[in-house]
Amino acid sequence: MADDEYLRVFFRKLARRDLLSNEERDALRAAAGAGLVYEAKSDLVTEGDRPVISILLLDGFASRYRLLEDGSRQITAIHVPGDFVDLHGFVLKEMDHSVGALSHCQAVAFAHTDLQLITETFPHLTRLLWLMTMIDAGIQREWMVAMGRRSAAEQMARLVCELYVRLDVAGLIQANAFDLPLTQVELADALGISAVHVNRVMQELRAEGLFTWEGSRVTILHWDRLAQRAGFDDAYLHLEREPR
Amino acid sequence: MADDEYLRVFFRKLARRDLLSNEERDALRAAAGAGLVYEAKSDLVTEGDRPVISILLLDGFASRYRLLEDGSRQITAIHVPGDFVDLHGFVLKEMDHSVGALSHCQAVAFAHTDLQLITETFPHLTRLLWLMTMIDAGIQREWMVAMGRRSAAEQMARLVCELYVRLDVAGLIQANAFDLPLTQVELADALGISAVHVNRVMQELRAEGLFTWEGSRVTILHWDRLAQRAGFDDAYLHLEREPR
DNA sequence: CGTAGACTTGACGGCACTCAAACAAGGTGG
DNA sequence: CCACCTTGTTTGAGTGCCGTCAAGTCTACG
Repeated sequence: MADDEYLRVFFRKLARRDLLSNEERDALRAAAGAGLVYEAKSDLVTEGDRPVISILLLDGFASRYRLLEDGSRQITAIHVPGDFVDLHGFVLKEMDHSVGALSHCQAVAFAHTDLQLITETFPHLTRLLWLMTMIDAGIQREWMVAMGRRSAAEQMARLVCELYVRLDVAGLIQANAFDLPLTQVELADALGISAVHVNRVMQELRAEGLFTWEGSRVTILHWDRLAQRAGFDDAYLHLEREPR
Repeated sequence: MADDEYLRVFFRKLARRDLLSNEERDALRAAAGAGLVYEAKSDLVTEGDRPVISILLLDGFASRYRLLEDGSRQITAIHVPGDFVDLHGFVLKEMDHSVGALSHCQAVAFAHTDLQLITETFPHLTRLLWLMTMIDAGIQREWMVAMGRRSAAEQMARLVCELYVRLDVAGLIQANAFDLPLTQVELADALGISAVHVNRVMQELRAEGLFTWEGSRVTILHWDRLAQRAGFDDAYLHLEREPR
């Protein structure tokens, strides 16, 4: 039906990596359950939960995070539309971290029983779902490399590059610009630095004129120079379409 | 055969998380291919490779790492016996990072064609393999949290705790002690700090008397206090045995 | 027009970095 | 059997990135 196309952004993401058959699309449509809406700052899933559904983000931004005893927070992933934000729960069973909405979010639920059915009926589709979680893991590795071995400025520029490419896959880039509803405090928690330092580094990057970030609108001015500044290479996003 | 039991440590790791049927064990035995041996400092897989096998580590230690343009290195994971060090390659196809031997290593190869057969024949076993990669991803998240929000001392203590538990699953703890063939330079690359600082922090922890680290032998003296010092909680290792 | 949230700025301190050299221990060859 | 080399660990000095604390500005909103 016309309505089915709310999965478009997800199909687009999968099809970017491999052929997605009509049967597989149908299986996903059949497994898609209730629509979900979350307001900014609310949790989609909370550490310790044992979810019976997995959530596919359709619109808005979400973060994967953990809170420490001293109240500090580390964001370990930022999710964009088309991301399956907690396929983890399907195999892990118990959540070892939380997923929160960075903005108003729309999502769709996939019951674990239906996902299990997919794993028992559609091996290739299962591998693609597995692939999605492995690409997420690759993104995490890249964040780690940046946290451990790059300067705060490079790290921040790198994040902008990454989100640009991922949002492009989701079809959310218009004229080299995209929405990114992240406060400097949230950015700090994602980069593993302090909010004050985020502010200073942001000014430094602004002065370099590679991109602008006004309100929640990011505009890339010089992609090549930005990517170079950030030491960014999109290989880890595995954008090649090939048999998996 | 008697020889089959070289997969024991892997079976042990899987069975710790869910029931592993005899059919599944047989399927894994059938898929296990050539034995592999690597000397310390050699690569099991190199960034950019398109492997046609995946490697299960049977003995020794390996690291997952990326090299940057300026020659610096970030280790993103440390693998112990029983870890499938590059199941990644099976779904990602092209490696976006390298895996190197930290010590002399023995491993066994699983052809991707055989793994593909498993995904098409053993859905439950497939979910378990997927689970192994998701636990690795959870470990990565925990490393990120430590890198971003903990002090170098906590981070180092945390790594010792994690390896203690993971090696225990592999059956490699004797009398609260285990081998850990990591130089301070390698430790530095894993923690995202400098080698000089590793040395100083190590002395600090030594003075606290929570564990000893002599040569490549680590001995835990006070587990509870060490875990507390490190802010360590093993929930993210998902050690509960339950239907997946 | 007052308040809340986000951003910005300044002062100051410390954790961690770099550079450089010394020390320890195992391995090798003459 | 002992210089000598290599690899790893340790130490010192000097520096700087980045953290904390604290206050001030700006904007949106009721």
